[in-house]
Parts: sequence; structure tokens; C-alpha cells
Amino acid sequence: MHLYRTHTCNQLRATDAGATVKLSGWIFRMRDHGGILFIDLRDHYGLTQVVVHPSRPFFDTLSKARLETVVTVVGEVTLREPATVNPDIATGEVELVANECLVEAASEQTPLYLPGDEDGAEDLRLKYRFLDLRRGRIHNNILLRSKIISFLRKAMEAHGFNEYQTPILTCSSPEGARDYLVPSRVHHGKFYALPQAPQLFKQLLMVAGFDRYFQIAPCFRDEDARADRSPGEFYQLDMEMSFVTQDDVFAVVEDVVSKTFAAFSKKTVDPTPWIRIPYRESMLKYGSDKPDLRIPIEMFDCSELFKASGFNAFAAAVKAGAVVRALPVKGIKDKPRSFFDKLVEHAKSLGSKGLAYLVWDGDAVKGPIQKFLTPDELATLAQMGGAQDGDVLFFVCDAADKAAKIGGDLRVKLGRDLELINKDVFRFCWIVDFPMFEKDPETGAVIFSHNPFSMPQGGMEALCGKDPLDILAFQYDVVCNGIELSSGAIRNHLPEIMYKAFEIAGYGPEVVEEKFSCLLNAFKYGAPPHGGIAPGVDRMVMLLAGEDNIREVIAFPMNQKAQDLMMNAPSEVTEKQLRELHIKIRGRDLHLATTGDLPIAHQP
RNA sequence: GGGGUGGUGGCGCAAUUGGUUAGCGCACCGGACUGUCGAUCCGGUGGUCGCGGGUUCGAAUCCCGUCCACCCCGCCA
Repeated sequence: MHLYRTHTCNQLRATDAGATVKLSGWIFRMRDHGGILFIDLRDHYGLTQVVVHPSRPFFDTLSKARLETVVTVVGEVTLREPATVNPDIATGEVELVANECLVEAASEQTPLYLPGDEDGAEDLRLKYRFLDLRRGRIHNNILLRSKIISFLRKAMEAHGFNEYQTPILTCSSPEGARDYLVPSRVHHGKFYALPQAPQLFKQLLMVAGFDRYFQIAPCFRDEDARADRSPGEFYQLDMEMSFVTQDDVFAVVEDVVSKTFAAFSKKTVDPTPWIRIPYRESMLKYGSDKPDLRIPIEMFDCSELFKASGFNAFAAAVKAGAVVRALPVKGIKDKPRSFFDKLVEHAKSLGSKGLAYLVWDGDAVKGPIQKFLTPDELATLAQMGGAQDGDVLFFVCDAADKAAKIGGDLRVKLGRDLELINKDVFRFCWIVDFPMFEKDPETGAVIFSHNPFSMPQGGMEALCGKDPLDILAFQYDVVCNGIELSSGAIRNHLPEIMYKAFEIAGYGPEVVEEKFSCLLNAFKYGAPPHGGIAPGVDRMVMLLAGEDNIREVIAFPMNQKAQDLMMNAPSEVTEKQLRELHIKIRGRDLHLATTGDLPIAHQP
């Protein structure tokens, strides 16, 4: 018989009755009846009830053992009486009557109570992550993550992609987020950087002729956390393809992602092809470039109507360049006054000067601004917003970008507060036609709005002939239920277009050559037209696990301040290590005084 | 860097809004119990109410400061 087990804790069935078997696992729960002891033995696979009779020599030891003690039990698989079958567990028809028992490893009282459904404080869960991970929900999340990643790899390979690895120690990039830096011992004063994404490497793999690349790629960005953004590192299903159009990239992603979502969730997944929403339309209708399509509210512009109206507050603002955006909401005329007042307050907290609204009540239209509008204007608004008896139109008036943002926030808040969000669906869309350039709101200069390496739609002709602010890029996002899953682009693979694009953004050729010499150099030797995308693995798992926080699908996440409370990272290092790396910590004494840590050797 | 919410035995929470000895559930310890499966029953240990000041006859509660955690904004090509 094996030293530890002949079966797992999820294996025994009625057909095994009579067999002598060995199980190993943790004591999950115990029910001590004095004359008989029941133990729920747990391992990765499941639970099995172990029965211990008082005649056994190990009865006292086990009845005093703490929960989470690891034991090995030999016994006979026994059918349970019909009345005592437990239908809630897979092994519930049988139980293991213990004949021998060995305590493999005792447990102290755990700082987290594992059988309960209470979470415990976040920092405690992170400090004792190895215990937290024993709990069913999160244990299954991590297992789900493993299965999803395996599924993604197979799906990508089925599309003819091969997985290639790229460096973790690379160089700092001038674009994008803050880098994590790694000092060089050999090269005084120089640093490696951890890659924010394998962007350059995957493009170079295309130049190298590999045609179809993918990688479950670790990405490192020194940015602050959010509920859907773990600090430090995250994973992308990174991919790049040669000789493709935007539609080719979409076809691969739609197939791989929708199959993955269908395979790992019972929720309804949008059929492919997913709808494509131009960026500007998305900002107008949803006030966001990551719209939650589950919310049945679509904004519309009514600036012109208000400009010509007798509502002077709006009319004057529109004449001064503002816009008016309306949010139509169905059937809420009977909401109490406090509902509307709170929403107005919420709008103000977002920076809006106020929030106007009209209520369609029977044949009448009511609301604070009704008296400023003519019956014709009200009728036009009703038609524009499809307003009928019971419906309400909210109006935000502000500069276009601010109005979009405030309206978008209100749209999501209304969707949540009014419970308009269908929890049983995954709604996907593509956001396409991102602008190539935008105006810096402070300086007024033309700058890249997203990725400077995207191919401008219309190519060189567009760059030379069009107003830069009207040029669109072959750049796209995948959005699912209001969460940005992925961002990608058809790349600019032509040096002359790259020079021209950077020129428009105010950079001379010497800047391009200095900052992006590697890519530029590679493109001088015949680069294939190529493009790609990189869906976020953590976010996909989060959606599929039904979790609202990304830490719940990461085995060992850091906290909001990018600390690993279990490993105590980041940590101080010795003076010797710093000297080897030619590094001197600035303001160290001040730092030590505030943290209360003991000072280590000072520099001479 | 800014805003919000919170911090009370090991864990999750309460304390009637300033008033008796700070309670409850789980865990833990002791006892009872041969069919439970979140076992049950009886008894018990455990708290500087995050920390430091202040107001008051009296502070978990009010004020000021500070630390920590989470959520959001900024940031994330």
C-alpha cells in the first residue's frame, strides 16, 4: 500500500464499499459525539467523512487534534445508512471507518477560520495566503485559472500560433507606464527594466518571420491598483500575426475568447462577430471607451435643441462651446424625490454644475426645467429619447469630454442602482477607430492619443493630407461587461510613416532614431505588415470566476500598495548589495525615522 | 498626490448616538453525548475599543492629529 494514499478524498463511491483504502488530507471539520467521532477529511480533490470509533487507540489523539492537522487514515470503505447519506458531497454515499491513523503534521490554531464563509480581513488573508488558498472558493478560482490558461494555449495552437518566450530583463521604454527597474551590477549606473508587455519583442518576432506568435506573457507596470488591476504584475494572452488586416485579428480573438467564455461559464455569451463601436460613438452613447452593454441606456446629444431654447443656463453654455447629453431611463417616474435629489448630488460630486431632468407623466411633462421649454421642444426631446409615460430624461451640460465622463458615470450608477444589469450575460464589443492624435488639454499641442506605433488609417496619405485630429488609427479594444479586456493594433511597419507620425506629434527624426532605434532599425530590413492584441488573462479569469476583485484569481497577489504581505516584499537590502549595484539610497535617515526601522550600516 | 468607507478578544460583527462590569456568533479550552455532516447541550479563557493628544463628572461613541486596510480619482502608450 502506498505510503500516503490509495485514493483521493473525492474518489470513493458506493461501489468501493468493503475495500480497505488509505487517505491523506487535512482535518477540515470535526464532529465529536464522545462515543463516535466524525472527521471531514479534505484534500485538493474533495471531502470524505472519516468515522472514528472510541475503541481505536488513536481516538483520543484525533478528538483533541486541531483543525487543519494533516493525517493519514487507513480504513474500510463502508456504505452509509440511507438516512445518513450526505448528498452535498461526491463521496456522501460512503464513509471511511478508520482502523489506523497517523498524524503527519499538526496545525496550530489558524488565523483564518477555513470552513466558514467569512472572508477575514484582506491583509490577514494576504499574509496567510497559503491558508486562504485552502478555502474552496479561491482554491477553485486558481484551479479555474490553470484550466483557462491551458484552454487558451490549445485554442491558440489550433489557430496556428506557436508560443515563444521573450526576455524578462530588458530596457526601460520611453512610452507608457512607470517601469520596474533592476540595477546592473556590471554596468555602473545602468538599469534593466521589466517589460510592461513584450510589445517590441513580439513585433521583432514578426520581422524575424515567425508569422504567428503568442505567449501567456507576464507584464510589469509600476502603477497604482484598482479592483480590476493588480499592482506589479499581470498576465496577457499576448499575440501577434503577420500579413493580416484588423478583421483577421478580430476573427482569431472572437473565436478564442468566445469559446473560452462558453467553455467556462454558463452565462450567455454574445454570438460572433461582436458589434464594433467607433470610439467617438462610444463616447457619445456610453460616455466611456469601455461601455457596459448590459445597461439599457444610450445617451444622445441634444445640444442644438437647447442652444435655441429658452433655458438660458444651457443655451449660453452651448453657445460657449459646451454640449448637452441626455440619458433616457425607462419607467422611473414614480421614484421618490429623494432619488432624483441624490442623483443630482452625485452628478455634482463628479464635477457637474447640476443635473437637469424631465419626467413624462401621463400627458404631462414635469421636472425642474420643464417651464423653460416649449411643447414643441418637449415633443422633440421625447421623440429623440423615445420617452413615453413613466420615462425620464436626464441632461448633463458641460464641455464634451467632461459631459461624456459625467454621463457615463451616471449611466453606470443608474444601471446598478435600478438593477438594470443582467447578471447572466457576457456582452462583448470592439471599440474601433481610436483617434491617432489628440490635443494636449494643457498645452494645446498635438500628441499621440494612444499607441504611437499603430498604423494610421489611410497611411502616409492621411498623415500628409488630413487634419491630424481627424486621423484614425487601426487600434482597437475588446470590452466585456464594462471591463477593458484587451487592447491591440495593426502596427506601423514602415519607417517613413513612423517618422511622419512622430513629426506631427512634435518629434524630429533624431528623437525617433534615438528612442526607438531597435524597432526602426529592424523595419529597415523588410518588415511584414503585422498586428496583434493582448487580452488580459487575469481579467478573463475574474469575469469567468464571477469575482469582483482581481486578487481573488491570483494565487499570491500584492496589496493595494504593491506589497507582498506574506513574503514581506519589497524589503530593504544590505549595504553590501547596494554597493555592488552602485546604489545609494537618498533620504535614508528620514525614511528610517518615519518607518521606525533600525538603520543598517551607513555609507562612509 | 486627492476623495470616500472602515479599524472593537484569533475571526466576523454589535453597543439604543456621551452614561452600569463593552455584548453576540464562530474559533479556542474543559465537561456531557454512538450517527453527525455549519452536530448538539453545559461551563470557561480571552479586549489598553488602531495609536497619540484634547473636551467632559463620565468617551468605543465628540474634537484634533496620526497610522493601517479597502474602494474610487489621478496614473495605467
